[in-house]
Amino acid sequence: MAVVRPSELELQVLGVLWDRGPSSVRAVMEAMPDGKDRAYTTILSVMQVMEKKGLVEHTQQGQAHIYRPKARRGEVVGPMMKDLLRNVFGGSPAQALQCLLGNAPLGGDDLTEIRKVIREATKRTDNEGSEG
Amino acid sequence: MAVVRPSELELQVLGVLWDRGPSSVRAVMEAMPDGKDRAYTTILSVMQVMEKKGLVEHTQQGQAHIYRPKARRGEVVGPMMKDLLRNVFGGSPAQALQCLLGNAPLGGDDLTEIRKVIREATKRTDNEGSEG
DNA sequence: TTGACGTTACTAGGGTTCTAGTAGATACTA
DNA sequence: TAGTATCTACTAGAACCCTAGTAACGTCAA
Repeated sequence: MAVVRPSELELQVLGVLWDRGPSSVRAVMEAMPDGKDRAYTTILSVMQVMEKKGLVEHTQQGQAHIYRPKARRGEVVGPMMKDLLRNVFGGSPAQALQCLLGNAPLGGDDLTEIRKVIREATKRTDNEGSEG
Repeated sequence: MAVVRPSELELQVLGVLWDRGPSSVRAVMEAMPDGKDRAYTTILSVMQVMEKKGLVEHTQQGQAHIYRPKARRGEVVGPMMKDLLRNVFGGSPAQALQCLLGNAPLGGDDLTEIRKVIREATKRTDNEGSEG
């Protein structure tokens, strides 16, 4: 079963939940990464719709509802990345990376991290080459 | 002046125009990367809306209109990448890269290309570090 | 001249997204 | 008990997205 594609705003909500773990509506509202001012009920509505779509679920805690994501980051963002790659970069990961790095303020730690990711991807590719 | 954010479908159209250069409506329709079947007038409508938004422009050629993008790939996709990074990956480029590579079928050439991009990003970061 | 074909212009409708108000429930306080 | 504050449920509306039909125009062939 394919995971539902979230809208922009829904993605932001998921981003908050992935980063901070299970949260109340108010906590999500205050942590929205775009910093835009919205009514409490706006975020509430969005999250209720998300629950109907199966993107999040909630448990009661006192008065408030505590929401948690129902899918992992990769499950949701993976297909989006795939589409982006195909639709915008003609399927070239290098071109996508260039765009990504060109728009990210990179610290020294980031590059160390990135090199590690590349090394692991290299290993993976080598294995596929000999196994499959 | 910020470039208009295109919708999913508009982004696909732009992708075709960036890859193939100026194209007729029919050519775009046949090259849509998602391969979905749509009426000719559907693509036509989308492209007419895009022109109103300033995403593309056209010139006459015989009967047909030839459309070309009004913004470069980077100008449009850059801000999108920035948002994605901030909204979904908590601002971590390494995490984004991991997701990107995990969802791209990588050939040997790709990795060579990618390493080159990384080397250049490294240089850039080093310079920023010493220059301010 | 008529008909077929390909093109654009105009119009429309269903669905989704984002927004937020109002009402009602619950809990705490004076 | 009355008032305040916080929460959810429900409702609604404007804007946008995607879809495509219909009409009108130009071209070419019979």
